[in-house]
Order: sequence, then structure tokens, then C-alpha cells
Amino acid sequence: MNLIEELRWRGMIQDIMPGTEEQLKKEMTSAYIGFDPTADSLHIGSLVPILLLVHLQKAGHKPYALVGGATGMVGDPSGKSEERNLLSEEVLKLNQEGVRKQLMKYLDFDPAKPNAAEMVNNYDWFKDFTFLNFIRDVGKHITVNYMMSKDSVKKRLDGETGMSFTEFTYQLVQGYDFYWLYQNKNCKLQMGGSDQWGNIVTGTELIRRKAGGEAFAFTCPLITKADGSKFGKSEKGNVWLDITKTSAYEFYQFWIRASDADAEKWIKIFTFLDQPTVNELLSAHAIDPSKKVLQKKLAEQVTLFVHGEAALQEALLATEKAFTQKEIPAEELTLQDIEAMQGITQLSFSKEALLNGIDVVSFLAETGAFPSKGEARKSVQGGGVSINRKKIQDIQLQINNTFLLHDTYILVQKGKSNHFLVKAG
RNA sequence: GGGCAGAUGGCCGAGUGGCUAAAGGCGACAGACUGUAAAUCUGUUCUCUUCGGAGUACGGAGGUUCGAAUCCUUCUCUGCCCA
Repeated sequence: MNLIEELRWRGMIQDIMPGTEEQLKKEMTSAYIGFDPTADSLHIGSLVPILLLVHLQKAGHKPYALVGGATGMVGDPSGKSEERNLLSEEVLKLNQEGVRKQLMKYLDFDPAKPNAAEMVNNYDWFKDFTFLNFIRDVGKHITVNYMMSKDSVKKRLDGETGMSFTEFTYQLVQGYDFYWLYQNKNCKLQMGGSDQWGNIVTGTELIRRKAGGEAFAFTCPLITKADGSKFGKSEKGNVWLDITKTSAYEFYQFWIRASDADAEKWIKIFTFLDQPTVNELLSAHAIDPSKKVLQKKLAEQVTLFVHGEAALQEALLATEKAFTQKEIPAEELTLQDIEAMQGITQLSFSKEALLNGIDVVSFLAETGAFPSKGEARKSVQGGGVSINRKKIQDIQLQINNTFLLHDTYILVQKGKSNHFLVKAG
């Protein structure tokens, strides 16, 4: 199965330019995807582009990861009223380094290989490019009419917010990236999310008009959730690829909570399982969805890919202790059981304060499980808090050292799936 | 430069002098049901709180008034039209 066929059955192709498949069959092809260095870590939203590059490399082609140092400096002004994240050069450098380190884990950068992955930064070719040169050398080739016909532009033109010149120019800037890579790195293919299609096509157009060359592209559908909510967020916010930002346990939990509809699509996109295996899983899941075979496999595979075997085991163990064995009364948990819950949020509290006893509400607020007493109180009153696996009914409840498991820990649950481990010391 | 319209809570959007911490929707969080699913129903959703309240808030600043998101002045920003 060639790359395009592979990606197609996985549901990872939205738009594709004619001739792309032939080009990939013809020769080892260099292709690139852009990443925005808006943070020092990538999050799971970037997992799809990463996977595209990995698939590409597996198929024997050469991946380029472009870090948007230049575009990151301009910032994407489309988010209205948001403070424009004009990142300083310093922060940008830091972020690029973080992103680079992560990409190293997933792609093969070994320069001995002909299709070794490479990283480039568009700041390198934009920093000395003057405005005047840009409009003469690049702007000249693309008509405003052409740029205005893009959906993204039309939408903004019809909308209420209007659009700044910077935003309008964006597709040209990005298009030039493609042109530059085409000229300097023989890069003939660009991939990306389907929202990038317009920008990508501008790039191929620029290559055609300015260099008389032919370039290709395809895009991947944007990952959505069946219920329409935003992909990639958990209760705690972004799900990062950096294990110090999102623990292996939390990462695993994100996937295990996928709805059936989402899991069916995601198993193809986010894992490397082959078609027969996936089909087996799908039918097994259809027979008894309550076993959640899909979600389990998905969580397992993605955690393994992103964090490795050891982290996966840790996540599995913590999940087992926190969920599978949730019928076991907290008092019967061994010290090992409790300490196996690595990755769930750990909080600490003064042991002395417990000797005197403290009311639940203050306890919950002071440990940090809740941001304020008011919120803790509301949640307790709404029946949303459990301590040592017993739901709190009484708002007056005093917490004291008799609550300590093994003289050290108190288990706090906020809702069904948010676990905290409070350590007294 | 001239004219018009507009700026409300995370978002959308009602509200034109007191009954407004501000309808409704979306989103988010929690409860019930369940499979750590979906759908549905219920509650919460500015901050703090000794749960009695208190403090901030309707683009910014000033003013009128006993009292302003609502009226006036001015500034800023946005969109549209004319030059």
C-alpha cells in the first residue's frame, strides 16, 4: 500500500492535488509541514501533522519540519481582541528548541539516511527579506483577485471583523515558505490541516508562476469531536506532549475518555495499527462497547508512541488503581496501591493542621483541589466530592488525622474522574 | 476629511434610568442514568465569603441624577458608506 492509499483508508486525506500520488510513486519526495512555535511544547493538536511526517518517512520520503519563527513573530491576528502573542525572539528560540526536541523523538534525523528528517526555520529566510523586495519579488506574481477568492479571505471580508493587511498577506508569506523550500531543498510537497489548503495552494501557485515548477499538496481533515467540542482539551486544559506538563496518566486518560464515535475515527488516525487489526477492534467494540476495547487500545498505542513503554505501564497501573479497583474501600488499599497512583495530581497538606481537624471546605480549598472555598462548597453541596471514596454529604464535616490512609494519604475525588492524592507531611 | 452603525460576562446575544450580577443560547464544570461512552434530564458557571453578605463589572475618562449598562460630553477601537 503506498502512502496515499495508507493515509486514505485511515481517513487522513481531505484534499489532494492531482498528480500527488504519481509524484510520490516516482521518486523519493521531500515534503514539509509547518509548526507554530507558540509554546515550548507541542500538544496533541500537533500530533496529526507529526504523524503525517512519520508516515511519510516510513514510506521512504524525506520529511521537513518547518518551525514558523517568522510567522510566529508576526503572530496570527485572527483571534480578535486577544492580545496578539507577539513573541520575543528569545521566547521564540526557546519554543523552537522545545518543539525541536520533541520532533526528534518521533522522526529519524539520522543524517546518514537519505531520507533523514530535517528541521528548518522560516525566520532564516525572512529575517533579511525587506518589505520592498518581498512585494517586488513575491507579491508581483500573485494577484489580489486570486488571494481574495480564498474561502478564508472571503469569509472575513463578508464578516463583521474585517481583516488587516497582515492577515491578508499571510498566505503569501506562507506560500513563499513553500517556494523557498522548493528552490533550496527540492521540496515538492506540502501537507497540513485542511484549514491550510488555501495557503498551501498559494504556495504551489507561486512555485508555478515564479519558478515554472510543479509542486503538490494534500491536507488532513481537522480533528473534531463528534459532539462538536474542541479537540485536544481536557478539564485541565491543553493536553501536551511534554510529560512534565501532562503526565503519562493524564495523557492516557484523555484517550480513554474518547467517545465511541471519536474512538472509531481516532484509532485509525492516531495509531499505526494495520487495517485488519483495526477492523477486528471495530467489530469487537461493536459487540460489546462497554468493554471499551477501542478506547483502551487507542490510549495504549498513543501513550506508547508518545511517551514510551515505561510511561505507559505507569499510566496503566495508576488507571487500574484509580478506576478498575474503585470498588475497593479506600481503607483497604495498600500503601503500594496508593503509591502506584503516579501521575494523578499530587497535593500536600500539613499534618499538624489535621491533628486539630479542619472543615472539609477549607481543607479542599487549602490543598488546592479547589481554587476557593466558595467553589469547594458549591461542589460539595452539588454532590461532586468524595474523600477516601466516600461521597461527602455533610458540609460541616471535619477532616482530621483519622482520615489518613497509612498515616499519610487522603484520596480526594472531584467528580467521577478527577483524582487527587493529598499527602500529609 | 465627512457621514452612519457599533463596543455588554469564556463566546454569541437581549437589555434604553431603579425590580440588573445583567434574559436567552453556546461552551465549561458537577449530579442522576451508564460503559471513566453518547443521548437525555437536573444543578452551578464575575471574585471572595463566617453563606448573612461584601467587592468589582456592561470599551476608557469625566458629567447629569437620590439612583446609570441605560442620559450627556469626550477619548479609544471596529465595521460600513462618501470624498
